[in-house]
Amino acid sequence: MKYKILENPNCEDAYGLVEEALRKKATITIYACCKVTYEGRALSELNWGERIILIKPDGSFLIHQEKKVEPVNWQPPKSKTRGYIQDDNLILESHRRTPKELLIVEIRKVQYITYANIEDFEELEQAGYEKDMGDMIMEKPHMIEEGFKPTAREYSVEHGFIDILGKDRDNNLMILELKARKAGVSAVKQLKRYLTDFEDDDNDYLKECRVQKKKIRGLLVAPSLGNDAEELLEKEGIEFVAVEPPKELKRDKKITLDAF
Amino acid sequence: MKYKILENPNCEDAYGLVEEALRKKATITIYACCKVTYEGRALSELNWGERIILIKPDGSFLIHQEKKVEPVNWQPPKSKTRGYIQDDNLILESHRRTPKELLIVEIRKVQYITYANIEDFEELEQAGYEKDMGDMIMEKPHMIEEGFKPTAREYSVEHGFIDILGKDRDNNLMILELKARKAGVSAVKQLKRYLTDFEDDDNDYLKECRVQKKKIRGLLVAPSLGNDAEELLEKEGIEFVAVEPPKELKRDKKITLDAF
DNA sequence: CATTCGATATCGAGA
DNA sequence: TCTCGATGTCGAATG
Repeated sequence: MKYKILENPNCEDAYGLVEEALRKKATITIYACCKVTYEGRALSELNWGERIILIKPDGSFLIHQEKKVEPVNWQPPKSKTRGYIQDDNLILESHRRTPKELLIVEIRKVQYITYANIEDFEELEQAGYEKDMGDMIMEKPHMIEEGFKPTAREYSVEHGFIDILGKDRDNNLMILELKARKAGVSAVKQLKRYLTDFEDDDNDYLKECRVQKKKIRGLLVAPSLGNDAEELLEKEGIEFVAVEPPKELKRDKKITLDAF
Repeated sequence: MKYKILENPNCEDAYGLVEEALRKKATITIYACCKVTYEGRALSELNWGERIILIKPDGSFLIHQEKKVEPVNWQPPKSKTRGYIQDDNLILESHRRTPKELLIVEIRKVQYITYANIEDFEELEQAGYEKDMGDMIMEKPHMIEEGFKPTAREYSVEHGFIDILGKDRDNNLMILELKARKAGVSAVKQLKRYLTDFEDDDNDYLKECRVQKKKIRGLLVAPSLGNDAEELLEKEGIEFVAVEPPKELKRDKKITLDAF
C-alpha cells in the first residue's frame, strides 16, 4: 500500500496532495474544519465544524460527523471531484450529471490529510437471504413437506416470477413464495397475484390440472408471519411453512464438501 | 482538534493507540490489511484485503472498501468496541445486544492509524422533502387549485395515512398523496388503495358524500410523473398536480423573517 | 421497547 | 438508461 500523510498542511500543500491523489486514483482521508453545501435531489447546508472526508477512486465522496453510521453528506460513485483554492480556503467540489447534483466542501483548516492506493480483490460473502433459502429448498425439498417435488425456479408469470414451482405427492400444483424475513401482507398479496395468474390465464399447468382435477396450492415460506398477514392468508386459503434462511457461507459449504 | 498518527506501527503500538483513543472517546481511522467476520441479522465474511476502518465515539464502526458509498461491514451507534492481540494480529471486536450482532476485524498489517477528538456542534439543515411539500400546501392550499381547503393531515385509514385530506370549492372530498420526487406506479397504487378505503368502509366522509351526492377526488401531487404511472393514473381517474418540493432552508426563512 | 415510514435512501438485476 | 425489489437497509417519530 503506497501512502502519504501531511500534518497541519497549509492550503496550497493540501491542495497539492489532493491533486496528486486524484491523479493516482488513491483513496483520500481528510480530518478538517469545513462547511458543506449540497444541491441536487434535495438541498442542504452544514455549517463550520470538524469532520472526516473520504474520497474514493470510484468517485464516491463521503463526509462523516463523529456520530452515526450514515455520512452527513455524500456523492455516489462516478461523481467527479475537483479541488481549487479560494480566499485561502481549499474547496472540494463533487458533481454528477444525472441527476444533477453538486456537493461543495469549503475547508478552512486541515488537521491532516492522507491518501493511499488500496489493494482489495475480495468481495463480501453473505448468507441468510432469500436466494439461500431457495437453494436449500431445491436441495432438500422434504423440508417443505414429504413428497414435495420442485419443478421450476423463477418461473415467469404475468405478475412476476414465482420463486419455486412444484408438485405435491398427489401431483397438485404448488406455488411457493419465499421470504427471508418475517412475511407481511405484501407477501401474501403477491402470492395471491400469482395464484390469479394461474386462474385467469390459459396456462398449460392449469389445463393439466383441470383435466386431472387437481388443486393449486399457494405456500408462503418464511421464518415467521406478521399478524395482519396471518388473517389475509387464512382468508385466501394460502398455506404457511416456517423455514429459517440458512446462515451458512458458500465458503463453509466448500470446506464441508472438500472434506469428503 | 487533538490528534495522533502512527505510521507502520507494530501490533502492540497499534493496540495501544486504539485503547488510548477509545478511552479518550476519539474518532479512529485505520488503513490496514484485514479480514472481517460478521454474525447477527445475517452472516458474512470478507477475506484478507486492504480497507479503511472508522470507529466513532458513539460506537459506530465502519469498514470501507475502495468502492461504493456504503460500508462493506459496520455496526450501529451504541455498539461496544474492544481490541486485543492474538497471534501477533490486532483484533477489533464490535458487538451489540439487541439484536445480538458481532463484528470481528482481524488486522494483519496496519499502514497507519490515527485518532482525533472532533469538535462539531452543527447539524445538517435540509429542505426539499415530502414534509416540506406538505407544510407548503397547508400554508398555500391555492397552489393545488383555487378553492381547495385542507381539513386534515396524516389522516388514518385502513391502508395507512393519507398525506392531506380536504375539500374542493364544491365540497367534494379530496385525497392528496404527496411525493417529493418523480411519482411512479407505486404512488398511484397507494392512492388507489386510499380511495378504496373510502369506497369499502362505512366511512363518515363517505356517508356525508353519498347524502350530498359528492365526488371523491384522488390527487397525486409530485414534481413529475413517470410514463407508466401516467397510464395507470388515467385509467383510475386520478388527477395529477405538478408541485416542486420547496428547496428553501429554514435558515433562509429565518433570515427572511428577521428582516421584518 | 416495537412499529411505521421517509430517504439526496443505496445497490444490483433485468429490460 | 430506467424500473423494480431487497437491504444486516438507517434514522426519526411515535405509541
